[in-house]
Amino acid sequence: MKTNKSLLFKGISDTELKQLYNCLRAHQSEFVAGEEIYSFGGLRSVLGVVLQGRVAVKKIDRNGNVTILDHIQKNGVLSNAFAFSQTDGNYISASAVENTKIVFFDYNNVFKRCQKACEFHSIFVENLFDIVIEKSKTLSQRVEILSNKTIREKILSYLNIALKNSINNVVTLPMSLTSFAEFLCVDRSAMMREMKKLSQSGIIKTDKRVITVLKREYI
Amino acid sequence: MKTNKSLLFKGISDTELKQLYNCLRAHQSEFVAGEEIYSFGGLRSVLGVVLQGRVAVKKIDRNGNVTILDHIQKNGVLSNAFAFSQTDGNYISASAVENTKIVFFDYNNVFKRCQKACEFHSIFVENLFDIVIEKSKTLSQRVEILSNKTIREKILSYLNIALKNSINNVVTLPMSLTSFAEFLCVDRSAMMREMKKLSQSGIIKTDKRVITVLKREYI
DNA sequence: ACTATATTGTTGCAAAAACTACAAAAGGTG
DNA sequence: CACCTTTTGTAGTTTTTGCAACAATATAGT
Repeated sequence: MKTNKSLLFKGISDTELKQLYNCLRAHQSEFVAGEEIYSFGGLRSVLGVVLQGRVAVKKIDRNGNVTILDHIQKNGVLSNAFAFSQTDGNYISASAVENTKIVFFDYNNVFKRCQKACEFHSIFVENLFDIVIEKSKTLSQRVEILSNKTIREKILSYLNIALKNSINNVVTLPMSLTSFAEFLCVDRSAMMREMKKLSQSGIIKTDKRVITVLKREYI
Repeated sequence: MKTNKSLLFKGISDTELKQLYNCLRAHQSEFVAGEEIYSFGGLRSVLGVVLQGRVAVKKIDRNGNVTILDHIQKNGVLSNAFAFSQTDGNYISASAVENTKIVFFDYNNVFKRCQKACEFHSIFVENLFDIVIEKSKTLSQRVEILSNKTIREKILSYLNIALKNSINNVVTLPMSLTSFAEFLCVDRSAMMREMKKLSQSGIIKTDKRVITVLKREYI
């Protein structure tokens, strides 16, 4: 199994990894772009980690409106343990954005120490813990962005978070403007209008999905 | 130390707990209602678990508008590892809603196995893991609620989640209607108006903070 | 290179929400 | 009980947003 190492396996050698996969009853699946992650909705207590590619969790309502609930990158966690609840009128789908590799394990096996009491098992648990904490962090930021009442504030909140660990004042959106609107849970045209206003006020400068923040004190 | 046991210490005896507190360098703090959790914003890599009481994480913007970002109940986790980011214009505050006990530990000590290699240490890690997973779940639900564009949909989404594990069709809000509006990140008066409409349509029936869902197929 | 498809950019209009303000009811406290 | 504070309930007005529709680019596939 060749793959550039996931954070999940940091500090675990390839030999150990093979053993670990065995004692955790892990299985790896591959999905082509657009394919739905069937294992996600179905089974209980499944924990999946994206090794390669990207997964989008979307909500499609009665009227066909799409909202992006989550964007799971490499090393991201996928689990019905903290999944979105399917409502009657809405359909929630997890699907591969590009070709994606996911490793699934049964949540119950993660903490059961195997007979050999392999020491890398605890390293694995720590890594998994880090990933879940990271997921919480991302979700918290998402809530913070969505908690704003106006589109303008949502955009600025996003930019603010994106600039947190950045030296320059340039944010390149990791998605299309269409997807960005879905991510902010707002209408695309209304968002475009708001970005135009921000540009006209001289607070930002936009070129497609590259946003330069000119007046950082405003965000 | 007398306290009704937190999920965090499930399967760990009181004697073991004392030992664990020691090897994790844990310290417990108490806060009176309204008091701010000073340890929260300050230190790095702190992990806190609410043993008793409740904590509200609020965002106060330039104009003094309050939005509830998070509501941490008993067993909930408090951590700057996945905290909300403080923006220039906004002030983020974690404060005790009622008298609250919190146990803090250094995140770095959690995974370091103590010399005695106490077995309950791994039980503790598993418990902590469950709590963090639970937090992710709550945050995901929050995102799902906030992802709705209209107030009406936000309310219905909330009710839907609240009714998931319920036998009857009654939801009693665990907070005032004022706080509920802050939780949904909408204007209170607009929310009241929307609830009135829902009542008039015969979809729900309200009496203060007790909401009875009459037509479950609508939510 | 051509064609189909997705993305970006823009507008008018209708709908929804925020803001403001006020009154009534409920709850807590000395 | 009387007072103060919070919560609940309501309405008018303004602002923001969503919706629909369309044109102009850009991108990908054959």
